[in-house]
Amino acid sequence: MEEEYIRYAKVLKVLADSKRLKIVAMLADKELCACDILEEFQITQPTLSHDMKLLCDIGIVNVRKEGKWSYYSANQEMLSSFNADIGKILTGQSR
Amino acid sequence: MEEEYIRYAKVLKVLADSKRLKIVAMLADKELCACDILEEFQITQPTLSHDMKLLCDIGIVNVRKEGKWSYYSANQEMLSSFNADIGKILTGQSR
DNA sequence: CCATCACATAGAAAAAAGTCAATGTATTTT
DNA sequence: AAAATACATTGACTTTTTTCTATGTGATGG
Repeated sequence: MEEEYIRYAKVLKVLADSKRLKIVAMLADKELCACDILEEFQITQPTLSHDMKLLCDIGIVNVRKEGKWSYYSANQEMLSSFNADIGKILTGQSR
Repeated sequence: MEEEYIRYAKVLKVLADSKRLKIVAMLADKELCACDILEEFQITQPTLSHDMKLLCDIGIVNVRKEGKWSYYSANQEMLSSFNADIGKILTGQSR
């Protein structure tokens, strides 16, 4: 389907950034608040906030607000299903 | 490794476009010349040429020149190894 | 040869993405 | 209650990406 490629491309576009990719890896095994993530990068807080929004918007990262903190975690189901889908395209099993 | 994320992000950036993604899928099972690919899209020839260069530069597509034609094919090994690598990151098996 | 075909390259314009300083909003701490 | 903390939002600026027109190059066909 044509629409599929557009949908996948949108997710890939968000993942196509070294720090966002690293963030996904960081969240793979544990939940982290924004301030923890921020420490790992040489970026300002608004930049991270923007990046986290992108990751959440495409559904591969979840947020949980607690007090003044935002805890982020990986959406495992989304990530593995996306991984499977993209794998089919790349290895020629999409048909 | 930090460099890994940069490398993967570069590949993802090239794949993060619906038409390039579709092109990879089209090349998965057969070799095609540029003119064949062009017919499938509403883009000009220079645009396709540019896209094919991006795909070749990151090594996931190969070119074979024959007379005035350029035949493109998927670099299966590259694609599957990249797919494996990115899969580890997305599903939290990168460590 | 001369025209045509397949493709690449150059340069320009427009759109999108990345990043920051400034500021706003809750919440928590003191 | 005042100050501080954690994060989001806004608006501006810069950089990157996308796509085009125009043109170049080499191979092919009449």
